[in-house]
Amino acid sequence: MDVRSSLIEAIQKALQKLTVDLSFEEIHLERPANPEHGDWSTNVALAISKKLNRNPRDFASEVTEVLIHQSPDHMKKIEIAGPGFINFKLENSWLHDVLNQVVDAGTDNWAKHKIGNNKKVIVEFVSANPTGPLHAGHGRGACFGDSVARLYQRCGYSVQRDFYINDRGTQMKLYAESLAAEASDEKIPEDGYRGEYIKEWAAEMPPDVDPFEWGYQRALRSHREALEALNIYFDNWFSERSMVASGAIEETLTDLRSAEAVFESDGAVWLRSTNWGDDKDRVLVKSDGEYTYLLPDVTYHRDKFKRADLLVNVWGADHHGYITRMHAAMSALGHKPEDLKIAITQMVRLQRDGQEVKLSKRTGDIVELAEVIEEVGSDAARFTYLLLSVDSSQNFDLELVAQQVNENPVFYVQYAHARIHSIMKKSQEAGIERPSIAETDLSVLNHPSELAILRSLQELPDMVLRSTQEVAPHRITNWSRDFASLFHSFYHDCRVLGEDISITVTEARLWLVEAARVGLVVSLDLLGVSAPTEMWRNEEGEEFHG
RNA sequence: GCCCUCGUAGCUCAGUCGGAUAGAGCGACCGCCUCCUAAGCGGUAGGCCGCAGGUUCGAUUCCUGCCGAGGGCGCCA
Repeated sequence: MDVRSSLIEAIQKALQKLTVDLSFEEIHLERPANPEHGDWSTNVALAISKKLNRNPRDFASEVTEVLIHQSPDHMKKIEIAGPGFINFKLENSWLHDVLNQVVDAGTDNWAKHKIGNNKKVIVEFVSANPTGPLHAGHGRGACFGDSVARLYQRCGYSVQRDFYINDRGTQMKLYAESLAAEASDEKIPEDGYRGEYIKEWAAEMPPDVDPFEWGYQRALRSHREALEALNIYFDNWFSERSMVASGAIEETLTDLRSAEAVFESDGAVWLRSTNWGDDKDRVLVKSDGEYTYLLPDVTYHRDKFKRADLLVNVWGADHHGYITRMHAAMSALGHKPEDLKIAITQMVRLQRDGQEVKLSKRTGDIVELAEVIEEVGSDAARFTYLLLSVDSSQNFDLELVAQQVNENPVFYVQYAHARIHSIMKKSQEAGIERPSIAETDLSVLNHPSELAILRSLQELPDMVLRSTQEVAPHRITNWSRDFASLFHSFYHDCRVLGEDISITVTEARLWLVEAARVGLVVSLDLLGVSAPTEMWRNEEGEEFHG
């Protein structure tokens, strides 16, 4: 059993002994920021004394009294502090247990959870219209969505990645007309597409093809290539048209009708979304008989609920207004709104050397995602996109992110991993045979830098769980950066190999290094960033080979 | 006007499911390579956590109002 659970159990027992009714109380155990407050701390006395109408410090001392007699594992000291916190100071052996657990679990199982219980989740992201290339903003949603999918996988869910394609409707028609016009040197329609890519693609288009179909495939290929450059692969490319052909859209309408969630007015069919908190009702079928964007999308979500228990959508900030109506439609169809989680990603502003970049150097048009990846590389692009909370708008500086310098945290983290491999390689070259961890004396690991690494590794499972629940992979990015920092300090403070290092210490530190490797590999994998085993800087300090 | 997100160090941003002395990177300044990769490490300086109220033992965190920035408010997608 891990320390956290055994401490919680001990506290529960103590409270029971004091005949406190625990049924409503969750034991809150935390790792205090200040080391003087011990390794673990609880505020139960503060929380409960209020209900019991007692003095918190008096109550805390009663609880402490009982706890001391139970003497939980690794316990060194129990103290009351501040207004009534109970602080636990543990022997370092608790962290040596963590080391054992990390090594035992390895990269496949550390920070893995079973809470998903193989429940099916569909993460839908990007879903850009097939009317032109992906741009830098799509990159954020792409990296975010893929990382969220990885997080759900690590929490024991069965995950599918969906890309919804709006392959019919007004925009597609306009796009096809624009391509055709450009190809035959005619005037592009008023609301048509005009980017530089239209010229390029029109030039590629063979003369005797249907511009609609050809343009559709061309755009899809472009999307797929850009995403593959980021190492992102979808399980389903879900076509809007297929739902017309299958009759699914009409079925959805029928279901909504029988749920009495629609009405007709002015020759159009409306969703009564105001029943579910929307500020106005929404049109599903226009008076000209054409579907709005909403109805096929509702149908698509209906389909997803047939395939999965939980849906996660990643939408751009320009779609936030659709959350309420989509939840309304799902409620009307009998689904629980909380089973459709919608994450909104705020804007990305591209910059170069602090100046906003509106247009591509190459095409003079909007900067394509493919260009961003080409300029900065997949690892740096992913790490950078995942560095911030998606609730914040992002300034993405191409100049900075492309630089292989210390401003760039992705290399800082990867370098920690490269250093680990360097140590392992050196130890092999020195002919050191690491004994099994059971035969290794871990009690020599008492340097603050060594213990800090173990504390951080202990936190990773919680971090993974929280990142998943909050749909917030940037927490993992930040953890990996902090963890790399701890490793670099350790690297500086504690030599693993050397004539003046005893073999006992070397062996124990080699296992510590192995555990650190597990932490880095797990976190980088959740971000979709590679973990190079070597990184060398060239003479100019601008290139790296890994 | 209504809705969403943001406002924290000079800059870019974490932290916020109420907790003890608010953090990191960059930039500035001062140090550290006879040593497993200096893409590294250590230190100093830098804060009315937008403003004003409220809730309570305790608020950067929750609530209300205001100010500022961005985005959205179509029988477009």
